[in-house]
Amino acid sequence: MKISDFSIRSGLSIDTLRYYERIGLLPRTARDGGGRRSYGPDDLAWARFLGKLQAMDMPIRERLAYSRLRSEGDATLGARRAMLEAHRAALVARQDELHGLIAALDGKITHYRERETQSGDSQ
Amino acid sequence: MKISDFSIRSGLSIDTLRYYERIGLLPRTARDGGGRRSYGPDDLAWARFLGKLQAMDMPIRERLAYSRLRSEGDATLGARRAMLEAHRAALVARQDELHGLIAALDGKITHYRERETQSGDSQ
DNA sequence: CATTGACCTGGAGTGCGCTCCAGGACGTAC
DNA sequence: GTACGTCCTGGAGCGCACTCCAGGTCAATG
Repeated sequence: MKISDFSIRSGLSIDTLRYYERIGLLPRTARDGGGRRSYGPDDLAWARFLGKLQAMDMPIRERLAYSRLRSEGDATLGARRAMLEAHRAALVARQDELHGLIAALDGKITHYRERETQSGDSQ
Repeated sequence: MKISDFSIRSGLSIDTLRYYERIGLLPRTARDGGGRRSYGPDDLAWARFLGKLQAMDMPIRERLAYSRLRSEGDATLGARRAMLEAHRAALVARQDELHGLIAALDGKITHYRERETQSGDSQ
Protein backbone atom coordinates (compact mmCIF):
# COMPACT_ATOMS: atom_id res chain seq x y z
CA MET A 1 0.00 0.00 0.00
CA LYS A 2 1.36 3.43 -0.88
CA ILE A 3 1.62 6.20 1.66
CA SER A 4 -1.41 8.19 0.49
CA ASP A 5 -3.71 5.19 0.92
CA PHE A 6 -2.08 4.22 4.17
CA SER A 7 -2.57 7.74 5.46
CA ILE A 8 -6.30 7.55 4.83
CA ARG A 9 -6.65 4.06 6.26
CA SER A 10 -4.56 4.76 9.37
CA GLY A 11 -5.92 8.21 10.11
CA LEU A 12 -2.42 9.66 10.32
CA SER A 13 -1.29 12.37 7.90
CA ILE A 14 1.45 11.60 5.39
CA ASP A 15 3.76 14.02 7.17
CA THR A 16 2.99 12.43 10.51
CA LEU A 17 3.74 8.96 9.11
CA ARG A 18 7.15 10.10 7.90
CA TYR A 19 7.76 11.93 11.18
CA TYR A 20 6.88 8.86 13.24
CA GLU A 21 9.23 6.77 11.16
CA ARG A 22 12.01 9.31 11.63
CA ILE A 23 11.73 9.27 15.41
CA GLY A 24 11.39 5.49 15.51
CA LEU A 25 7.73 5.27 16.50
CA LEU A 26 7.04 3.36 13.31
CA PRO A 27 9.71 0.88 12.22
CA ARG A 28 11.47 1.67 8.96
CA THR A 29 8.89 0.92 6.32
CA ALA A 30 9.67 -1.38 3.40
CA ARG A 31 10.43 0.42 0.11
CA ASP A 32 9.52 -0.47 -3.45
CA GLY A 33 11.94 -0.37 -6.37
CA GLY A 34 11.87 3.40 -6.62
CA GLY A 35 12.50 3.97 -2.92
CA ARG A 36 8.87 4.72 -2.03
CA ARG A 37 7.29 3.40 1.13
CA SER A 38 5.20 0.27 0.74
CA TYR A 39 3.01 -0.53 3.73
CA GLY A 40 1.54 -3.90 4.65
CA PRO A 41 -1.45 -4.92 6.82
CA ASP A 42 0.69 -5.36 9.94
CA ASP A 43 1.85 -1.78 9.63
CA LEU A 44 -1.78 -0.73 9.55
CA ALA A 45 -2.67 -2.53 12.78
CA TRP A 46 0.30 -0.97 14.53
CA ALA A 47 -0.36 2.52 13.18
CA ARG A 48 -3.96 2.29 14.31
CA PHE A 49 -2.93 1.15 17.76
CA LEU A 50 -0.51 4.07 17.97
CA GLY A 51 -3.43 6.30 17.05
CA LYS A 52 -5.39 4.88 19.94
CA LEU A 53 -2.53 5.45 22.37
CA GLN A 54 -2.44 9.03 21.14
CA ALA A 55 -6.20 9.42 21.63
CA MET A 56 -5.55 8.18 25.18
CA ASP A 57 -3.22 11.17 25.68
CA MET A 58 -0.16 8.99 25.94
CA PRO A 59 2.78 11.31 25.28
CA ILE A 60 5.08 10.56 22.38
CA ARG A 61 7.97 9.64 24.68
CA GLU A 62 5.90 6.91 26.25
CA ARG A 63 4.62 5.67 22.92
CA LEU A 64 8.25 5.54 21.85
CA ALA A 65 9.20 3.53 24.92
CA TYR A 66 6.33 1.14 24.20
CA SER A 67 7.39 0.90 20.58
CA ARG A 68 10.95 0.03 21.54
CA LEU A 69 9.73 -2.70 23.88
CA ARG A 70 7.55 -4.06 21.08
CA SER A 71 10.55 -4.23 18.77
CA GLU A 72 12.40 -6.34 21.33
CA GLY A 73 9.87 -9.15 21.00
CA ASP A 74 8.02 -11.38 23.42
CA ALA A 75 10.51 -10.95 26.26
CA THR A 76 8.96 -7.54 26.90
CA LEU A 77 5.32 -8.65 27.02
CA GLY A 78 5.16 -8.13 30.78
CA ALA A 79 6.71 -4.70 30.60
CA ARG A 80 4.32 -3.66 27.86
CA ARG A 81 1.34 -4.92 29.80
CA ALA A 82 2.55 -3.00 32.84
CA MET A 83 2.72 0.18 30.75
CA LEU A 84 -0.81 -0.32 29.49
CA GLU A 85 -2.10 -1.05 32.97
CA ALA A 86 -0.45 2.09 34.34
CA HIS A 87 -1.98 4.09 31.54
CA ARG A 88 -5.35 2.52 32.15
CA ALA A 89 -5.19 3.73 35.74
CA ALA A 90 -4.38 7.23 34.51
CA LEU A 91 -7.37 7.17 32.17
CA VAL A 92 -9.70 6.05 34.92
CA ALA A 93 -8.37 8.83 37.13
CA ARG A 94 -8.96 11.30 34.33
CA GLN A 95 -12.48 9.98 33.91
CA ASP A 96 -13.14 10.59 37.59
CA GLU A 97 -11.67 14.06 37.34
CA LEU A 98 -13.88 14.85 34.35
CA HIS A 99 -16.87 13.63 36.33
CA GLY A 100 -16.14 16.15 39.06
CA LEU A 101 -15.42 18.94 36.62
CA ILE A 102 -18.68 18.37 34.77
CA ALA A 103 -20.53 18.52 38.07
CA ALA A 104 -18.84 21.83 38.87
CA LEU A 105 -19.69 23.12 35.41
CA ASP A 106 -23.32 22.15 35.93
CA GLY A 107 -23.37 24.19 39.12
CA LYS A 108 -21.95 27.18 37.29
CA ILE A 109 -24.39 26.82 34.39
CA THR A 110 -27.34 26.64 36.82
CA HIS A 111 -26.01 29.71 38.53
CA TYR A 112 -25.90 31.53 35.18
CA ARG A 113 -29.47 30.49 34.38
CA GLU A 114 -30.66 31.97 37.66
CA ARG A 115 -28.81 35.23 37.09
CA GLU A 116 -30.17 35.48 33.56
CA THR A 117 -33.73 34.94 34.80
CA GLN A 118 -33.35 37.56 37.50
CA SER A 119 -32.01 40.23 35.17
CA GLY A 120 -33.91 39.36 32.01
CA ASP A 121 -37.41 38.20 32.98
CA SER A 122 -38.36 41.35 34.86
CA GLN A 123 -38.98 43.01 31.53
CA MET B 1 -2.20 39.33 49.07
CA LYS B 2 1.25 39.26 47.47
CA ILE B 3 2.00 37.18 44.42
CA SER B 4 3.86 34.37 46.20
CA ASP B 5 0.91 33.69 48.50
CA PHE B 6 -1.55 34.07 45.67
CA SER B 7 0.43 31.60 43.62
CA ILE B 8 0.14 28.97 46.35
CA ARG B 9 -3.53 29.64 46.99
CA SER B 10 -4.51 29.71 43.32
CA GLY B 11 -2.37 26.79 42.20
CA LEU B 12 -0.84 28.85 39.38
CA SER B 13 2.88 29.55 39.30
CA ILE B 14 4.11 33.12 39.72
CA ASP B 15 5.32 33.14 36.13
CA THR B 16 1.99 31.84 34.92
CA LEU B 17 0.13 34.55 36.86
CA ARG B 18 2.22 37.25 35.21
CA TYR B 19 1.86 35.56 31.84
CA TYR B 20 -1.94 35.35 32.19
CA GLU B 21 -2.05 39.02 33.10
CA ARG B 22 0.08 39.91 30.09
CA ILE B 23 -2.21 38.13 27.64
CA GLY B 24 -5.32 39.50 29.33
CA LEU B 25 -6.59 36.30 30.89
CA LEU B 26 -6.33 37.89 34.30
CA PRO B 27 -7.30 41.58 34.47
CA ARG B 28 -4.52 43.98 35.38
CA THR B 29 -3.92 43.35 39.06
CA ALA B 30 -3.95 46.20 41.57
CA ARG B 31 -0.46 47.37 42.67
CA ASP B 32 0.80 48.50 46.05
CA GLY B 33 2.93 51.60 46.64
CA GLY B 34 6.06 49.96 45.33
CA GLY B 35 4.44 48.70 42.11
CA ARG B 36 4.00 45.13 43.34
CA ARG B 37 0.85 43.15 42.59
CA SER B 38 -1.68 43.02 45.37
CA TYR B 39 -4.37 40.39 44.92
CA GLY B 40 -7.81 40.34 46.52
CA PRO B 41 -10.29 37.52 47.21
CA ASP B 42 -12.20 38.11 43.94
CA ASP B 43 -8.99 37.59 42.02
CA LEU B 44 -8.61 34.27 43.78
CA ALA B 45 -12.05 33.01 42.81
CA TRP B 46 -11.46 33.96 39.20
CA ALA B 47 -7.96 32.46 39.09
CA ARG B 48 -9.29 29.24 40.53
CA PHE B 49 -12.08 29.11 38.01
CA LEU B 50 -9.55 29.66 35.23
CA GLY B 51 -7.60 26.74 36.68
CA LYS B 52 -10.72 24.62 36.41
CA LEU B 53 -11.29 25.62 32.81
CA GLN B 54 -7.71 24.62 32.13
CA ALA B 55 -8.18 21.25 33.84
CA MET B 56 -11.18 20.84 31.52
CA ASP B 57 -8.76 21.17 28.57
CA MET B 58 -10.25 24.46 27.47
CA PRO B 59 -7.60 26.03 25.25
CA ILE B 60 -6.18 29.40 26.22
CA ARG B 61 -7.90 31.17 23.30
CA GLU B 62 -11.27 30.07 24.54
CA ARG B 63 -10.48 30.99 28.11
CA LEU B 64 -9.46 34.36 26.76
CA ALA B 65 -12.75 34.73 24.90
CA TYR B 66 -14.61 33.80 28.06
CA SER B 67 -12.54 36.24 30.05
CA ARG B 68 -13.31 39.06 27.63
CA LEU B 69 -17.03 38.31 27.87
CA ARG B 70 -16.77 38.36 31.63
CA SER B 71 -15.13 41.76 31.56
CA GLU B 72 -18.08 43.11 29.56
CA GLY B 73 -20.46 42.48 32.43
CA ASP B 74 -23.93 40.99 32.76
CA ALA B 75 -24.91 41.60 29.15
CA THR B 76 -22.78 38.59 28.22
CA LEU B 77 -24.24 36.14 30.74
CA GLY B 78 -26.04 34.22 28.01
CA ALA B 79 -22.99 34.01 25.79
CA ARG B 80 -20.86 32.79 28.67
CA ARG B 81 -23.42 30.18 29.62
CA ALA B 82 -23.51 29.03 26.00
CA MET B 83 -19.72 28.63 26.04
CA LEU B 84 -19.85 26.56 29.21
CA GLU B 85 -22.66 24.41 27.85
CA ALA B 86 -20.73 23.77 24.64
CA HIS B 87 -17.69 22.84 26.66
CA ARG B 88 -19.76 20.60 28.88
CA ALA B 89 -20.88 18.70 25.80
CA ALA B 90 -17.25 18.33 24.72
CA LEU B 91 -16.32 16.95 28.14
CA VAL B 92 -19.16 14.43 28.07
CA ALA B 93 -18.05 13.36 24.58
CA ARG B 94 -14.51 12.97 25.86
CA GLN B 95 -15.79 10.91 28.79
CA ASP B 96 -17.56 8.59 26.35
CA GLU B 97 -14.45 8.35 24.23
CA LEU B 98 -12.37 7.47 27.27
CA HIS B 99 -14.90 4.83 28.17
CA GLY B 100 -14.42 3.17 24.80
CA LEU B 101 -10.65 3.52 24.91
CA ILE B 102 -10.46 1.94 28.35
CA ALA B 103 -12.52 -0.97 27.08
CA ALA B 104 -10.14 -1.40 24.13
CA LEU B 105 -7.19 -1.22 26.51
CA ASP B 106 -8.76 -3.91 28.69
CA GLY B 107 -9.03 -6.14 25.65
CA LYS B 108 -5.37 -5.58 24.85
CA ILE B 109 -4.29 -6.19 28.45
CA THR B 110 -6.26 -9.44 28.57
CA HIS B 111 -4.63 -10.47 25.32
CA TYR B 112 -1.20 -9.79 26.83
CA ARG B 113 -2.03 -11.85 29.93
CA GLU B 114 -2.95 -14.79 27.74
CA ARG B 115 0.22 -14.53 25.68
CA GLU B 116 2.35 -14.26 28.82
CA THR B 117 0.73 -17.37 30.29
CA GLN B 118 1.29 -19.32 27.09
CA SER B 119 4.94 -18.44 26.75
CA GLY B 120 5.93 -18.22 30.42
CA ASP B 121 4.09 -20.97 32.28
CA SER B 122 5.39 -23.83 30.17
CA GLN B 123 8.70 -23.57 31.93
C1' DC C 1 9.73 11.43 -24.80
C1' DA C 2 7.97 15.25 -22.29
C1' DT C 3 4.80 16.45 -18.77
C1' DT C 4 2.41 15.62 -14.59
C1' DG C 5 1.68 14.13 -10.07
C1' DA C 6 3.01 11.51 -6.22
C1' DC C 7 6.74 10.54 -3.73
C1' DC C 8 11.57 11.18 -1.51
C1' DT C 9 15.03 13.61 1.96
C1' DG C 10 16.84 16.87 5.37
C1' DG C 11 15.80 20.70 7.61
C1' DA C 12 13.17 24.82 8.89
C1' DG C 13 8.93 26.76 10.75
C1' DT C 14 4.61 26.75 13.68
C1' DG C 15 1.36 27.14 17.67
C1' DC C 16 0.67 26.21 22.30
C1' DG C 17 1.56 27.19 26.94
C1' DC C 18 4.36 28.20 29.67
C1' DT C 19 9.26 29.01 31.96
C1' DC C 20 13.46 31.31 32.48
C1' DC C 21 16.57 35.18 32.37
C1' DA C 22 18.88 39.82 32.79
C1' DG C 23 18.88 43.94 34.81
C1' DG C 24 16.82 46.74 38.04
C1' DA C 25 13.79 48.44 42.21
C1' DC C 26 11.99 47.98 46.75
C1' DG C 27 11.54 47.00 51.78
C1' DT C 28 12.57 44.56 55.81
C1' DA C 29 16.14 42.78 59.26
C1' DC C 30 20.16 43.37 61.34
C1' DG D 1 22.97 51.83 55.96
C1' DT D 2 23.76 47.63 53.79
C1' DA D 3 22.70 42.99 52.76
C1' DC D 4 19.11 39.90 51.40
C1' DG D 5 14.95 38.28 49.62
C1' DT D 6 11.11 39.27 46.82
C1' DC D 7 9.29 41.65 43.44
C1' DC D 8 9.21 44.22 38.71
C1' DT D 9 9.59 44.39 33.26
C1' DG D 10 10.51 42.95 28.50
C1' DG D 11 12.10 39.51 25.99
C1' DA D 12 14.24 35.04 24.98
C1' DG D 13 14.03 30.03 25.28
C1' DC D 14 11.83 25.56 25.64
C1' DG D 15 9.31 21.00 24.91
C1' DC D 16 5.77 18.98 22.43
C1' DA D 17 3.91 17.31 18.27
C1' DC D 18 3.58 18.09 14.30
C1' DT D 19 3.54 20.69 9.50
C1' DC D 20 5.64 22.79 5.72
C1' DC D 21 9.21 23.61 2.33
C1' DA D 22 12.98 23.27 -1.24
C1' DG D 23 15.03 20.63 -4.30
C1' DG D 24 15.16 16.36 -6.34
C1' DT D 25 13.54 11.41 -8.12
C1' DC D 26 10.47 8.29 -10.31
C1' DA D 27 6.45 6.12 -12.82
C1' DA D 28 2.60 6.45 -15.54
C1' DT D 29 0.07 9.02 -19.27
C1' DG D 30 -0.80 11.23 -23.79
